[in-house]
Amino acid sequence: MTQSAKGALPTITDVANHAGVSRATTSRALSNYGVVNAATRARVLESAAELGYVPNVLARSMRAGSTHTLGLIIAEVGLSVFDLAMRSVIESARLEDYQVLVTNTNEDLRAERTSVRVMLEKQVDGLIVVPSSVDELEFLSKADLKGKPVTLLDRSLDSLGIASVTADNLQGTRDAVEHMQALGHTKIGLIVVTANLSGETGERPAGLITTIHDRVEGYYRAMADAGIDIDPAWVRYCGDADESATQAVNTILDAENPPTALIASNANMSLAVLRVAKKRGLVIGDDLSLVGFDDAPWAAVLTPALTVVDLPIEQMAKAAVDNLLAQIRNPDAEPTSVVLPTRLLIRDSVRDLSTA
Amino acid sequence: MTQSAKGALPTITDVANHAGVSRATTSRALSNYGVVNAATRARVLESAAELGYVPNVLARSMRAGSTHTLGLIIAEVGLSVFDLAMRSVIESARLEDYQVLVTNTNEDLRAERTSVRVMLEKQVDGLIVVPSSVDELEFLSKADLKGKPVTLLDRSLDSLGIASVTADNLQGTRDAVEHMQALGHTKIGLIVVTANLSGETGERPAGLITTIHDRVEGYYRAMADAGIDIDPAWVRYCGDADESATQAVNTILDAENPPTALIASNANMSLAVLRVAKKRGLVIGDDLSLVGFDDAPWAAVLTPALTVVDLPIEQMAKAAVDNLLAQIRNPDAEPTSVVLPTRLLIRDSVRDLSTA
DNA sequence: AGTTGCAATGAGATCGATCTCAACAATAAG
DNA sequence: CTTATTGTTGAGATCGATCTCATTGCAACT
Repeated sequence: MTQSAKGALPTITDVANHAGVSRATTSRALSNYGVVNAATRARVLESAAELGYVPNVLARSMRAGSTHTLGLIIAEVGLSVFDLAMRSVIESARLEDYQVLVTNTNEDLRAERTSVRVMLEKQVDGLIVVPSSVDELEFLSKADLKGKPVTLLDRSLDSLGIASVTADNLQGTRDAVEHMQALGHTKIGLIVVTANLSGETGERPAGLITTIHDRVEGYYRAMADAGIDIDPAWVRYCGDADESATQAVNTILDAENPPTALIASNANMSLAVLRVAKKRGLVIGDDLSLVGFDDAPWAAVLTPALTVVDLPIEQMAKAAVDNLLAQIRNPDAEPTSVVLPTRLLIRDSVRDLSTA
Repeated sequence: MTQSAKGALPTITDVANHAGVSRATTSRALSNYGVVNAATRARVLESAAELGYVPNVLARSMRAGSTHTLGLIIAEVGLSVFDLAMRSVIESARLEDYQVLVTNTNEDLRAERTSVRVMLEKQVDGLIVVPSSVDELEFLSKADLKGKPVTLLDRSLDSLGIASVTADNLQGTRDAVEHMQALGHTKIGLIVVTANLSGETGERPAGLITTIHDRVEGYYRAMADAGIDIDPAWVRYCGDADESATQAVNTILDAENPPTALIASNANMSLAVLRVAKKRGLVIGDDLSLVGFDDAPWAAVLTPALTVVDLPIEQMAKAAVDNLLAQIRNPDAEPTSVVLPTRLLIRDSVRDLSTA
């Protein structure tokens, strides 16, 4: 039999036999490495084409010790930012000739762990991770990763010396607060999302992921810098379930001295504010001002169009891929952290109180 | 040296040496296949744990001829439906213990081709594809796929005998039209998106992807069944660029006898209608009625909330994975086509003309 | 004691490609 | 005519795990 079992893909041995040369020569001809007689090469290429030969990259990878595959683990899910991040990472990797093995784990820490393990077993060359929490990340330590490089996306974790790409959320919230202040607002509220919180609370929970932590921190600092005393009732923390968020917004609006403007710490929180406002008959940009995070495709279409702090997701994803590839190509280099600027997109959801 | 080169992952040979048994026995102990003495197994497991052994699935796959990896190729991009589809496929696969290698190709046919090739080279066990076009799909033929099974998602292609999972778009549009008619509308327009069209036109282009084709077809049939003569000016075809869509909506609204209600053939078209309406000062659900496709997270939050034909994306994705796995597990079975029902989510964007 | 049966293990082939090294032929140089 | 050089090729090892098959040791039975 010229070719192995029926239905099986032709191997390099089949091509070699068909062309009447050895496997070694065939390999040289196909991979364009080493010297091969021009006529021989032509014959081999012809045989390969005729048999419909498709190289088995698994075998090559095993020999080479590299798979040209990256692992992408996204813990949080259901937000357009992360969908976009996922796509952008895949696209950026493709342009560098890397494929991406993707897992999303919906904030299940155990799934996150096993995902890392599965990816290591599949011999990815490196990992891009958006973890659900900053605690208990020891499974991303050097030892547990068997030396494979990681880059965190939209999260940082300086303590472990892990590379990361984030946006400047601190400045982002600052911009939002200052924009509101410039339009005459002083009573500015903040609604903060945080995983694994079922209800809502005014207490700042420990272990906020860095992204959210920085947004909260930026708020407090900007308010302090402006000399505004924050009424504790203006700030609420809630889980990411719709009801939890809705309730938090209600609590804020029911306060004795409610804020005139709200900052929503992510797109889901913006939606929650919009939902509550709609239900209460409050007109955004008039009765209640709002600045959101993440420029989702619908933000500009709302009436009024939503002012948002936009994150450069695509650039972040590309930076993460570049960062990871840099680590892969130069394993001895120190992991680096990249922080990209956010951009305040001013639209119509913050009312100008100064002219009123 | 007990262990191979520094930095390299320990192999089964390392574990075998450490435990003082052969590779064969180690393999048996670790994979729980075949008989091994209980004490020996314990010793092997202990050694594996001590060395931090992570199996090299590449090697196993090469031997087994199966990688437990599916390929997902999504041509269209930038719509929340496909983001959700991507996530759902990954999630469904994970529950079946399969990983997913993802590519998105942004409607570039060449990229689509090379993606298929790359996935075959990486020895995926099967492919789920959302192609950008129904023409020129010969690269998805049995021969070109080397016998690997495929399932099309949100597209069908009965001519080639390829398995597929789609939604009942025909009935979906029908439901939309009938809903509008029930509320007194007869002048119903349709705005259709189609790839690689730069401007907009009233002519029905050839080679519409099945999804869109069925939506158009459903519209014509429902109108015919209701005995309504369609003014050609009510139907416009456009590309998926924002300007192209915007222009198409404008053309429809500028018609001599403009429709009172519009059906948008996908979420981007809905956004286009909303944009134009906003610019013209038309209030949706009052001056102009609208039904969209795909229940994006923002649809319900709009004022008025958008009535949409909802596709069961998550079920479709799961069905696609199931369908593909069925083909993988039973290669001789005939490829099947699955059609899932859509659901009309009635909200407030269609005005009731009958009471006016 | 001799034979059979069974449990436990190891030696070696195998998957498909790559890479090292040696072999060989043809040509050039001495 | 011999030796060195260059160009071209093939044999065989290798990557890491699995699987087949043969071997060993020990207990049980006649």
